[in-house]
Amino acid sequence: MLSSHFNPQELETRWYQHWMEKNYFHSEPDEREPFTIVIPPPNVTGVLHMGHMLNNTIQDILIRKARKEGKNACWVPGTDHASIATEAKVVGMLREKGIKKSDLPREEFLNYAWEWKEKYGGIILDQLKKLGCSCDWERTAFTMDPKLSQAVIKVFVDLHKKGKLYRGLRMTNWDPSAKTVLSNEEVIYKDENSQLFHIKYAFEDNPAEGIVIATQRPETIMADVAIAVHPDDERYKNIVGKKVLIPLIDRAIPIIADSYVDMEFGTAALKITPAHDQNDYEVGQRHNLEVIDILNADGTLNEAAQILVGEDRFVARKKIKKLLDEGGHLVELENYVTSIGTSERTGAVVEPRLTKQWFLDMKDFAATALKAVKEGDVKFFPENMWNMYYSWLQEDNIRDWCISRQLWWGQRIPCWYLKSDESETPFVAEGEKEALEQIRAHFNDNNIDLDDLHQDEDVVDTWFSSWLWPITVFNGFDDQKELEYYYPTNVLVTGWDIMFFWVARMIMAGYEFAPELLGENARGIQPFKDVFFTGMVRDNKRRKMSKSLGNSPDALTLIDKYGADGVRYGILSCTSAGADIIFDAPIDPATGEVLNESKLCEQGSKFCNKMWNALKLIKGWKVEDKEQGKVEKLAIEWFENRLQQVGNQLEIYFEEYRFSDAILSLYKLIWDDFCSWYLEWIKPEDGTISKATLEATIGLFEKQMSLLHPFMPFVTEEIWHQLKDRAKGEDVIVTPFPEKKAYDKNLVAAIEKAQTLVTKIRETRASNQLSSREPYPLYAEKVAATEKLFATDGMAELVSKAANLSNLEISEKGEGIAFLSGAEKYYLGAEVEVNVEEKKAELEKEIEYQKGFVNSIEKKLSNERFVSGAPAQVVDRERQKLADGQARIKILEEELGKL
RNA sequence: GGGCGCAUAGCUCAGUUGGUUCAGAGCACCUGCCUUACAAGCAGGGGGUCGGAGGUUCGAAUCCUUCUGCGCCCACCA
Repeated sequence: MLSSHFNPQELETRWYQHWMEKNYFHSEPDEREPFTIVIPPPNVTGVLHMGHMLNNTIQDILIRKARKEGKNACWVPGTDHASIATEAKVVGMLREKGIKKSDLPREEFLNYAWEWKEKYGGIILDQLKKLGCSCDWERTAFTMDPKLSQAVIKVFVDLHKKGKLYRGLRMTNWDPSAKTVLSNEEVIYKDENSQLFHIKYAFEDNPAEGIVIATQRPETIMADVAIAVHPDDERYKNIVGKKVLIPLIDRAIPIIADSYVDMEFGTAALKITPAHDQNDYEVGQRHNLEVIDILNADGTLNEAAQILVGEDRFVARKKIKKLLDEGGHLVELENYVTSIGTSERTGAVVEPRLTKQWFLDMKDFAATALKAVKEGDVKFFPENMWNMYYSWLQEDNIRDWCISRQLWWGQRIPCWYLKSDESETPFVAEGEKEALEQIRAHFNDNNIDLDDLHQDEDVVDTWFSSWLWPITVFNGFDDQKELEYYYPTNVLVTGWDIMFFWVARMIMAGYEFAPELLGENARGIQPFKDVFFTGMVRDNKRRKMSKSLGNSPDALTLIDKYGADGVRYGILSCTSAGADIIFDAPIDPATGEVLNESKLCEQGSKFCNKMWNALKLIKGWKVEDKEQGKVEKLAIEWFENRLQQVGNQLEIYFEEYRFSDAILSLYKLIWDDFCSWYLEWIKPEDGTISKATLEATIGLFEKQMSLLHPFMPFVTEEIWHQLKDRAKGEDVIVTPFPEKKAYDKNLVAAIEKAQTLVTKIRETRASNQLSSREPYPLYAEKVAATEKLFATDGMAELVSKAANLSNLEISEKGEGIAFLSGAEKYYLGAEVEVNVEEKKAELEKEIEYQKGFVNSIEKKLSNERFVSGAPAQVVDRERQKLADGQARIKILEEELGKL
């Protein structure tokens, strides 16, 4: 006995377990064609959010489809160690315990971090299981697994050997919260309301006079080493070379001339602070100026500042404002909107800082990555993502990748230095022993010991390990057997926001290492053939859904409420490639909190319920030894063809990654065509049905479940099994799709015509307040189109059943309520009181409209350039439309005449 | 400052080389139905001069120009 409502929770667990037991998700290389996807590894500390739901649902659809097509489908799951984010969390956790990171040795800190990872690391993967993701869990990888880390080290050494990695002192982006350097891509610029401080610096030799500069950062004046003006600036020409005193600390600095200064901006005089600004640093280099760094790693002022020592930079700004004002140095305050760099991970305002870091030379990499997409070896969906890609990678824009991070959680840089070597000559090697050899050889001293060396304290950027992901998950750097089979992967599904962080860099790594690893055995060297970029999931106010904004519904609560299939449906139906996704999750106006509700997911769960009820209907029928009726025969034939049509269309949607169109077409097929039309047609009065019809219906239902399975795996598997007894292993997850073949367009069109007629009859009933339960006769006017329609065996019965007719007759004339379906006239044989005036007005209005319609077509057809210029097909269509229109007018006028 | 994209029904969006059923879908709304699978449902309905203006064409939501309003990416101007 089936429950009255579809109940997803229990069966989702049951089916997932069943699939796992059958090992359907696991893949081993064999003779079949592989279909590979590597998951964009979520942060190990992360929890499932709407963005994950979206791209993992899509990946699951693709992988399930491939599996059903008989390919060797392999979806590799895993997580990313996310150094900054994870380290920040562990530091926070320790702080709560009263432990400072700086008090811990590296080893001990890492033990805590691993403990943390073991405890929370698997959460997001378990959540993916709830969503139904059919990942090969035996292959679950982690970017800090020993083999993956080993590969990072190898790659580091290799790139160093090739001369693509170098260490240097550069102006870098410093995150004072995480206390590490960041790559350019990790800096997010935001507009902020700020103030421009106009500050007067007095001349050393004439303290009464001075020069006014403009700055946003008054707290850095103690690090000033010069004032710069434009060499052509007449206002300042005669004071270049003079010295001025820095306010408050009275250190003398020169006025210099440099064409970098913009004569139009501010006061056209610029303070030069090489330690705390990229441009100032460059100016300083040109003029051989000193670098005075007044900031500590955590953003507080150091001794060099002389005043406000120990204060945070933003506190210092407030305080120095007061000091400058009191000292009479502050001339003006101007409101100003400025773009300010913040850390992608911690949100802290990034500080330009001069540090020694490791960089990867990007020139060749960028060119290769650009070419791969340009030449179509890697295809982007949607195509226009190329623009963004290009703008970042083009030669004069790309900058070297800063890959070192001042963190502990991650792969430690395989570089050793001789402790006594003040110039810090780096020795890059896979291990300390190899490094020792190099160092002994270099310094020509065999007495040097391991104790005399020290390893670089830093780790590499997380992305320097994840850029190898499509290779390392198959242990490609150790043993190429699996790589040969699975690489290149078929498609990457990810958000465009990590195009630079990850997508571009994976392409670079693929082209750099796959040829070396695979040689002639490579089926391709690109890491993936297609990239499907999903949009960002936003709320109904178009804000990006994020944990910090609190505007994202809780993924698991949604799954609890609507079922995994319902949520999958909901998220898919608002997905279009590349475009942002407005996921409507209403917000409680009273509390401002997001309600874990979604209309679209609700629609998805109702859809499940609908299918469930169709199942109940079919299962309630008893087979009786009786002949199959005409209606059933025709309905079955029609639905087979209609199903074929949708199946073919689905194939096109898949090729173009149009998931919302795909699921909507299945929704309509099942709800409208199958439930509303087909089942109503074959539904018996007495609950008994012929064997042939029941079997055909089950077969049709099966096929629909098969087509829908990749999108909504649980409900389809359940119904598939409820429909009939299955042999062991006969699960829809591994059942091939229905065969693709041509369908009968004429039959589909004919039924559509019949459906239009049925709707017209219902409409006529409704507008005349006639009960839908009362059978009435229908008279069809004898015209060619009508005769043709009803020549199909069973068509009259089909229409009669759907429209509840007592009789359907084609005759020269009929009586009752006249109406039009297409250009054909029908009469519904019912007596109604007719309001003549109303009816007249209605007809006149309709005639007028039809005449306008006919006029416009006549005009078109009398235009010779149209008749000669347009394709014959189009002209024929217009002629048909004209004839239909004229026929309609004739009928309407006859009706009018009768009144 | 450079570049990309979007604007179609109250809302979210389709509309694939200009031409059938080109002005559509879902939700929302209105009307009538507790018809034995489903009220988480059934049957029907109203609603848009396709952002504005010009142009190309026999024909424009679709191509071009321009304006307006949004969104995004990139870029070292205090």
